[in-house]
Amino acid sequence: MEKIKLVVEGKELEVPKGTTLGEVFKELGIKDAVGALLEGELVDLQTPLRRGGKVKPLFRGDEEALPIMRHSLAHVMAQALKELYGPAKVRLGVGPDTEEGFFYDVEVEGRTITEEELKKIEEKMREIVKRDYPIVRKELTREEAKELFKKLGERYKLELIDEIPEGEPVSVYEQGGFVDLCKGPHLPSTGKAGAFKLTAVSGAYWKGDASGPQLTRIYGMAYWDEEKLNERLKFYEEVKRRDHRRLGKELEFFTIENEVGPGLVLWLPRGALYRKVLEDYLREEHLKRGYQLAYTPHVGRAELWKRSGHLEHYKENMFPPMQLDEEEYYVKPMNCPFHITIYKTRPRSYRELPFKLFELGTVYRYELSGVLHGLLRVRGFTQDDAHIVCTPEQVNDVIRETLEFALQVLRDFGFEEFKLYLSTRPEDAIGSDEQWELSQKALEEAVKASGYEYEVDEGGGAFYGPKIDVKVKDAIGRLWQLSTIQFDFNLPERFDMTYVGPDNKLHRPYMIHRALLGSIERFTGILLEHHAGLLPFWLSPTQVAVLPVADRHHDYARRLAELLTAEGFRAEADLSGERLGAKIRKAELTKVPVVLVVGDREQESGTVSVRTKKEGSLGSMSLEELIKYLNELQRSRR
RNA sequence: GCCGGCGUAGCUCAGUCGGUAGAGCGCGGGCUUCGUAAGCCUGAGGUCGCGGGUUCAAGUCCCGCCGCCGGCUCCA
Repeated sequence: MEKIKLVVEGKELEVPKGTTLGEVFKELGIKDAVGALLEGELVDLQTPLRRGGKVKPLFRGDEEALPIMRHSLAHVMAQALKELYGPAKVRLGVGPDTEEGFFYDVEVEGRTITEEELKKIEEKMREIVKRDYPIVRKELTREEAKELFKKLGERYKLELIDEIPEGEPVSVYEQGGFVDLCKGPHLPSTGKAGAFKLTAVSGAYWKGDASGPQLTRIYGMAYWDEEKLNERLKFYEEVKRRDHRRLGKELEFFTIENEVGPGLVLWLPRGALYRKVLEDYLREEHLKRGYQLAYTPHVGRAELWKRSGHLEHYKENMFPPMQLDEEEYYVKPMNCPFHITIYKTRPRSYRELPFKLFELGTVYRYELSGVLHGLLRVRGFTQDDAHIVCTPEQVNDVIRETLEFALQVLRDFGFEEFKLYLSTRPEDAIGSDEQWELSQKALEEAVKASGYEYEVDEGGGAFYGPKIDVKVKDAIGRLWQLSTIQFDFNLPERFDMTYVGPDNKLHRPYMIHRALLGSIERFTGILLEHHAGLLPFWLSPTQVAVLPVADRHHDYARRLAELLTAEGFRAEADLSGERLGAKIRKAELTKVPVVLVVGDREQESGTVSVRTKKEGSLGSMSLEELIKYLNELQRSRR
């Protein structure tokens, strides 16, 4: 009998090949293990060992064992469904563990599962957990397995069996009479499961194929203990609380109306004021860095989009054409062809490179109706778009400067944590080796110089060039992709872009697309969620609310608001007849960062009583102190 | 686009078994002049998403469409 060597908790031992870890642990007196890491790979206790190595037993509560437990819960759920709806009526698809729990794709004959039923299913699951069925692994031959699942009417499982590579064992796990095709790993018994909750149902295509059958996906969340589960559930409540669609309504920032069209955003006055501040800032920052501004139309001739290649590669994302004077026109999905046309209005010398053109360009893209989502996924949006045309020699500096610019802008909006992604040459790429090498090197150097964590997505670039993506981490730990810096070797060719070099000859320039915030709409959604609606002082539509205590203080309040407006702040006096408490409540709910209360005391002494949304009451200040304080808030962008 | 859920006043929502539409907030008017998160009274406001059907009668039941929400798929 072949032997294999194991090292368990420092102890070395030899066992016959095919022994299970369950047997090994029993021998060693290791109790209550739910799984193990064998050379770093997650394994269960019931699978015969085929190789030796270092073994780390895992117990309930171990982070590393979560996938085992979640996967087993998926089986428990499948069993619960079979018990509830009848074994012959329930056909199983796949049921893996996920980041937070598990799901199972199922088909229940003659009915659809609704959210209301989740409780019932959950109860049945708890029952099965309580019954503490041992989970037994069996290896079958392909034929045996096929016969078994044919008998069970599990046609999806039959398909899966066919996909198991030759030479790999076909295994099933059985618990309390319920058998499922599965390669594991699984808990020793159902009773070892942790805390869980079924959270949602949705449709999911079998094998992700939209033309194939659609199954019902039932989601569950699972952690070892109730506390952690509740913490995660709370997190989702927090996500809900920060939902920009709710905040956007409350703060009167934007609306999306059926009558106007799905995915088309109307900016309300308060949102428009915020957006004006943001746009002014962007234009300023671009001008400071040598960008030039442009405005381009919303539509262009089909000819243009043909030349750019959009009609060839991007048509399904474009609004359908419109006919005008015998010509077809398309609404623009991107700004590049216009910017390139601007570049080409006259011959360009190497002396004016890098040529950097910036536009807050509004583009329209056809998005499937099902993916539209508040401001985060829309059909019409404004990009903070720029195209940089430069010589090969300038590529390094340009990229480094652009990445620094992007990060500085994101920091100004209150983001502090970034993760960079470098995507390199894919299989079917255009462009020369030289172009790819030069570009990728520039991107990599810039990413390294930034000092932030980065990942390389080998082969993940577009066919026309490599890129850097910047993701930000928001206040509750979610990652959002914002900035993109993308080389394009395609359009300079298609549009025959050139510049005259020092040698008096024509050369092909490098071109880079880049957006810092991406889309103003999407960015606003993310920003609102990041700050939970409480925008930094410099971005708030109303920065200061002046609240008179009684009617006799109205004049003083009005004069104060005028004074602050003259100082460049966005200030409003609340002259409604409400009581102070109600006015404060209103200011709080609309998330005005600074509130000034003025009554007899303040009016007499020419002061204000300051209350901020973030820090509460700051006591009274003279007007000089107040303006100094506000200027500091403005300057620090806090 | 697909699956499931949902659509009632500006907003959040209630509306039983099919019997003719309601609350709170907000908005208008009046009173109150008030010191750090809701003062009191009063009024206006609805083609119950749209269209069709069943019925003596439809917010309620059925069908189609539109939109929203959660996913799936898509995102050169």
